Amino acid sequence: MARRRQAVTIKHVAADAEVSLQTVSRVINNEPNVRPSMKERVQASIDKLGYVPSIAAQRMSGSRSYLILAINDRERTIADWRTRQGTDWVDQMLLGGMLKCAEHGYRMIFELVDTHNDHVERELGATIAALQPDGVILTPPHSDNPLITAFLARRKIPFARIGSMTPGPGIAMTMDDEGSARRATEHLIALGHRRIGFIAGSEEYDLSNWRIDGWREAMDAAGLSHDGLCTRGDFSHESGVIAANKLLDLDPPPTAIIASNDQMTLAALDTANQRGLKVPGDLSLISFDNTPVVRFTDPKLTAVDQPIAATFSKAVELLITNGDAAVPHQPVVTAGSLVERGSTSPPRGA
Amino acid sequence: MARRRQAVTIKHVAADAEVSLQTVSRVINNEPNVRPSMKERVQASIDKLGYVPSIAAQRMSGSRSYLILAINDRERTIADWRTRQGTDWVDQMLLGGMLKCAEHGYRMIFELVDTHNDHVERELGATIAALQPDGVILTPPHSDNPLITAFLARRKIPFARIGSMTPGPGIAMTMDDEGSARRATEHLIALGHRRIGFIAGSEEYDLSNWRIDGWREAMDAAGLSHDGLCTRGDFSHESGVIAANKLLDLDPPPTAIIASNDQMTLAALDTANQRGLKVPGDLSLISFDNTPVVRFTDPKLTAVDQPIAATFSKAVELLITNGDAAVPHQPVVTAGSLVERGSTSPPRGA
DNA sequence: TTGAAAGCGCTAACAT
DNA sequence: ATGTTAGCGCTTTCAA
Repeated sequence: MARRRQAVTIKHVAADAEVSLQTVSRVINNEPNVRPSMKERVQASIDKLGYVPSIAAQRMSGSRSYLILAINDRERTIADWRTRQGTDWVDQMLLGGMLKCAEHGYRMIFELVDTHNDHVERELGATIAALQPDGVILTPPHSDNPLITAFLARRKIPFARIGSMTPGPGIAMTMDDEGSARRATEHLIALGHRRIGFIAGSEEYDLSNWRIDGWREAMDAAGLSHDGLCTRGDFSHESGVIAANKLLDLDPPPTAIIASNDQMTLAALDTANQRGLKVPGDLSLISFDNTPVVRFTDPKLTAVDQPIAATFSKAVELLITNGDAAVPHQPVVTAGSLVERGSTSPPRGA
Repeated sequence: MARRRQAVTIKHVAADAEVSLQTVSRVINNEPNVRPSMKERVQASIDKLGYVPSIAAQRMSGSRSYLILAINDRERTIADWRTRQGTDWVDQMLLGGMLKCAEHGYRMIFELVDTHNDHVERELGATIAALQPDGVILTPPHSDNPLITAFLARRKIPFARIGSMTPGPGIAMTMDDEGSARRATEHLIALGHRRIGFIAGSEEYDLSNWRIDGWREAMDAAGLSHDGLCTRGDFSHESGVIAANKLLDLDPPPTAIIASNDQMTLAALDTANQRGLKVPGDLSLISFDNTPVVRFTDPKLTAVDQPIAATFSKAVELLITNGDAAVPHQPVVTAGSLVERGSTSPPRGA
């Protein structure tokens, strides 16, 4: 491996502009105490030579690394990739996060970390030590892992916790799961549904319970019973089939079901079809996530769209600009929206 | 922004183990000339202190950066993300690339570059200067952009060109587009089809033409005419509709169509449905890419699976290990496979 | 407003 | 087999 050096360094620029290294550094970093004429001269040399500072060198001398690290759950992410279920969480994360980073001259780098590991701290510590990011974005289920949050707090690394409302260090951010579930439920109630089932997600994720809360609130507000109408899955298709069967075995069965992600909703759709139930005629369905596949089913699914890109964009923004300012103490919420498609209609006879 | 330093450095380890920096460095890098007992002692201190070398510092002192840079087309990638068509190219790339990188203690960084920009060189140069990657992976349409390949060659940065067969610097890698198209065509011929239409992709991608070649070879080998049976789209749904209509207006129309990606195949499916044609009864369809959505259509699409993850995995492997060894001069090919689903059957009356 | 000097954490090159 | 020295490219002191 050939020893590789920077093609054009700050020294070349300094020599070309006939100034000191320090002056060039000041121009690069937009620091005060540089006369406009000087600044112009240096900038001209920079442009002429096509100089770009080395992140490594910048980092070495104690400044920022211009790196934002996004952490996802290893097991889950790899499983999603392997099975190709069409989950585009990572893509939406990149869309929001990378582009916002780029706007600020930052880079987003993305790592998989195993939460169910006793060595999370060590694993994360290694990544942090190697990369020295200026900020970290945690996603569920890491967002509420005390091992991780405490570690980052101790190291004084700014971080955002996506899908977390817990007070504590770091910026808590949510997509208003409770509100989305409430609005989805209200939508069904407005269509005339009285018995609305809910398939919750895995307890490992706090947002699973927030969604139940939203559904329950809407049911309560409308004076509807929710006895036995909530059942729990684990976000897998398989668990969705079990949950849907359980709900449809009820007497009377629900006329509508909200499921906490697309896989489980697709499972409910399959189950309904197998039982000879027409969607939406006999059963209305609302999904969570709005991944691409929900537009390719028959009927297309009405779904809660999660503002993943917007949330990551906001997270990056806060991490980068909040160096000085105070961290918001209330959770930062970016609300989702309900996308109406073909899987919802008034119930039979309404 | 607080001045952040490495928590535990090579110095701490050296002090703890009571050896010189250099010895620690040797242990880290698995270099020779360290007695096993010494190595053990140092390793114990490393583990005890939880030391992890800083990439920035390693890079600074002239060694590797342990970074592999993957480049995708900015416009296309962002459009895919925004429209949420279900393309999981990026995910599969990450699956293959990141995991293989991790195996070797490397990291994959992923950037968007605008090919249609006169300043590609500058844009890429900036990224390279900032990151100093040990290797670069190019994807279409960058893989054959002479501005880019020449730049990397000049800078002596090892790189792989995915979807390229052109001789020249860098490692050419393909997914055997020609063979896949040939096999897909042969499959249809074996089913009894004689008139098989082909919807090609944009000319900007060399692989579009390789796929045409494969189709044509199979048609020729079976003694079938391909006059007028090949039309070109640009990978968009819209262009697929136009192309499908053009083919189905033929007299006699084809009994089967192969389209060069999933979007165009879905367009062909829509078009067939609109014309009252049953798939696969009246028209068989084979798709390229095998993204998640093809399993959610009715019928599910028979598709050519592109070994994206495997190809990136291989690319990373070659880039990391080929520091010394010679770069393969033949294109490295990883063949795709045909996944049979419900959109293919013998033609009516066969 | 500008410049000079010191050092960040690590490795290559050169001792020993 | 181990240690010492001199940077890598940049920013942070501190001085002028």
